[in-house]
Amino acid sequence: MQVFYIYLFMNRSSCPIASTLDLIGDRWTMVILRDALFKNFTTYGQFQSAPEGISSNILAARLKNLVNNGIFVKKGDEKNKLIIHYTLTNKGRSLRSVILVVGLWGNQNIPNTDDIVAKIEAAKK
Amino acid sequence: MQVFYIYLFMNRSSCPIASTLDLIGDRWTMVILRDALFKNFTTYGQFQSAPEGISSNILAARLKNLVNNGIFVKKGDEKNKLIIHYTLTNKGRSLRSVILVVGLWGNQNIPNTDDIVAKIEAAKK
DNA sequence: CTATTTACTTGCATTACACAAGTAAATTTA
DNA sequence: TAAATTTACTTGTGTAATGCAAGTAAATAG
Repeated sequence: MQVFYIYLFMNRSSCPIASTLDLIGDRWTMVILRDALFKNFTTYGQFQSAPEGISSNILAARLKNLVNNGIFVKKGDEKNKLIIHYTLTNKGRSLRSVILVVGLWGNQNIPNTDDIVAKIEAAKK
Repeated sequence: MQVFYIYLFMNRSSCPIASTLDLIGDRWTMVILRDALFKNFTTYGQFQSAPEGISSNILAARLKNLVNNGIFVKKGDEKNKLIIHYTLTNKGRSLRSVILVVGLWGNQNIPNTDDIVAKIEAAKK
């Protein structure tokens, strides 16, 4: 007997806000996206090095999810076969505006947070 | 012996994105904020009537959290003492831009979601 | 004065997450 | 070329968050 698996993404409702949160609204996904979008991180090791300290099983699960939902694509490194690059798709890159306003709100409303605009500029170099 | 309780909000890091998500980045908070911001909901019963179906204990916990963090203020109804209004503070209203981009992203990237701009216009009337 | 409404709380099952350790394959080092 | 290290994970176990159903207390409506 052959068994097939279907990846099923179920939204809570037809609301675009709730549906987006079903995709990225957990404790870690947007932190991973921050690193991909603003720090140009691509590897498992890089994502794990974030100061927030995501645990390895959760990171693996989130990356799998983001690949399944077309935010990342998995690519092997050209030189080193051990290294896998999680690179953003166009859909993934379109999340930049979302993560950015979240950061700007934090800057203006949560004391002692790092200046996000300065950090982005620094990361470009 | 007298016991004091201190409400302690601990950020994962000094990152404004991660810190904002510590505050509103769970499964339900932004859904509640959507209803407060775009549907002008204020009462427990209204929030519970959302199509996503938040359970009552979670709703109570989230509302308490949002009050503790200065997003809502609790006010008794003038006429009916049973009714409590959770009204947005200035800080709470400033989250409008955040929830809005989340919704716009959903509109553009998740199929079969309701048009958020149309919904907002409809709610104004 | 009984029924209903409103804003919750309580108890228990399930799911998600945290923490520590382990694994396999590729690569670097001695 | 054998041993150590790197990289991307997985596995196991405990704890915390969430989901679901039911219950409660005070105020109001009929």
